[in-house]
Amino acid sequence: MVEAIKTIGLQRATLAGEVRGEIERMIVSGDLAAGEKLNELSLSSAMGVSRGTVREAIRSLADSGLIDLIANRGAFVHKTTLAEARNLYDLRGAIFAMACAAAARRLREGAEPRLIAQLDRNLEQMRTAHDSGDTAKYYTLNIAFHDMLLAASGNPKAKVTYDNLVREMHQFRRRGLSLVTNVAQSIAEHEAITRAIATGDEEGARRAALDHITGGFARYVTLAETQPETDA
Amino acid sequence: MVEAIKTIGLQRATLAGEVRGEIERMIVSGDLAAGEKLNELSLSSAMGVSRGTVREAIRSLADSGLIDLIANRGAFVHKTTLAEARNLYDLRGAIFAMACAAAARRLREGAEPRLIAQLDRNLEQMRTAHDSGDTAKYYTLNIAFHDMLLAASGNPKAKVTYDNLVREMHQFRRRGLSLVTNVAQSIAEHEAITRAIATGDEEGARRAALDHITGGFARYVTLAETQPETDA
DNA sequence: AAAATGTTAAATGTTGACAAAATCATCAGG
DNA sequence: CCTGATGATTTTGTCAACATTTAACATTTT
Repeated sequence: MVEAIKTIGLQRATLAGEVRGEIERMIVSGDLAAGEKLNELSLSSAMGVSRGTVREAIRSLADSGLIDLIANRGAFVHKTTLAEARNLYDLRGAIFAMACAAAARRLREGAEPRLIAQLDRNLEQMRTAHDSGDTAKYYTLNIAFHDMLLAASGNPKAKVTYDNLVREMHQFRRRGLSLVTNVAQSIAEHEAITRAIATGDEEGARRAALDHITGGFARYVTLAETQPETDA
Repeated sequence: MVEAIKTIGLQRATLAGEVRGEIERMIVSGDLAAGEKLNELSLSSAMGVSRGTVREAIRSLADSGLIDLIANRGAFVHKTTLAEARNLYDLRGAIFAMACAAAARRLREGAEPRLIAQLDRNLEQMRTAHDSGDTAKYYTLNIAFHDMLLAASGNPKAKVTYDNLVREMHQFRRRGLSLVTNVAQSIAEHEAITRAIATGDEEGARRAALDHITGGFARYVTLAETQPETDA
């Protein structure tokens, strides 16, 4: 059982780190449902490690927002409400907009000479994926697009914070994913962001990025309301 | 020794929670210097708890950005560089701007009827503190002003994230604090933010808030460069 | 003398056991 | 049938001991 864990190999340094990665994966993938309780003993015996190690992994995961810790009661998979999701989107939009503005500034200062070429290449691949109806590919490219900009912002902390927020929205991700609403619209927005950055227009990039995120959420909510899911 | 800890009483639920709060306090106050190593055994004997409890406290603190964890080497107080501080300011500004825009929207929607009165009262007290040269009072009011807006945004997650960022800047805070650069300017910017929110102007509030934060950092850097400190 | 190697001390990683709290099942009383 | 007390069981909180890794020092070699 232990070997099985080792093969995953995300956080190889310590056992607790591996367990942390495994629990994280279980939550994001949905193996552990929202609201479900994390039993230290069950997890430890299932993974073949001691309870203390599982406990340490859970503690290190608590602050990420994926887990709620209640004293003397245990750890629970955080259940994200629609109101919270809206808040997460607002935050995510704010950070992404800041990153795009920073990327525009850095481009103007010559710090990211190959950025525009990379973004254009991503856009081209997106159009291809869209034309062939390859939603999985579009999904991957979409994440890559956002990651490139976060990286180009030169703000590692922003990327970590952004990734945490995105990870926390996994429940809605799993739902919204299947119903990719408007790929063409999304691509057009990506183009607007790219153009603003290419010209070094900080404010334009900020605005375009903000519109992209908040618009995306609005589109999702509209669809979620028309086709509600089983789990609240 | 244990009783002394209990009197602090921030996280009363569990021992590890108390220890966590105590360590956090030591870091922010500067009792534990930047870059310093956290020895589990020393801390546990000093606080009269077991090593495992200290270890759990450290782990739960690691993701907050205050502590760097290196496998098999230990925990170290994170040393924030000037470049990182700039990144933290950018992030903080983005979140604060988002919060102010959200506050303006919510005010327009009638969700925060008493907000403007509270902000105006804070501004009035600030002017008084400024006139009498009471910097300590100004500092408290300044934090309160920002907290009010984060609260009025209706986004608890934003407040948590914001507070984490602010806490991570404690090193620069201790320096910059003494040299409060331009209180009058700061008050004027607060007034601009308040006015924009009062009229329900989301974009104006966002812009004013952003200018306030980034401007504050620019002012600080200018001063920091002219009078460098002992610790890097 | 400087670099490489072997040895020892100290710190972290991990575990199992005990103590305290919460949950659950049972049952008396209304 | 419901309500609430009571004890058993489960689960979390805390601790002390063992295992492993790292860091420091002494020794050897060039």
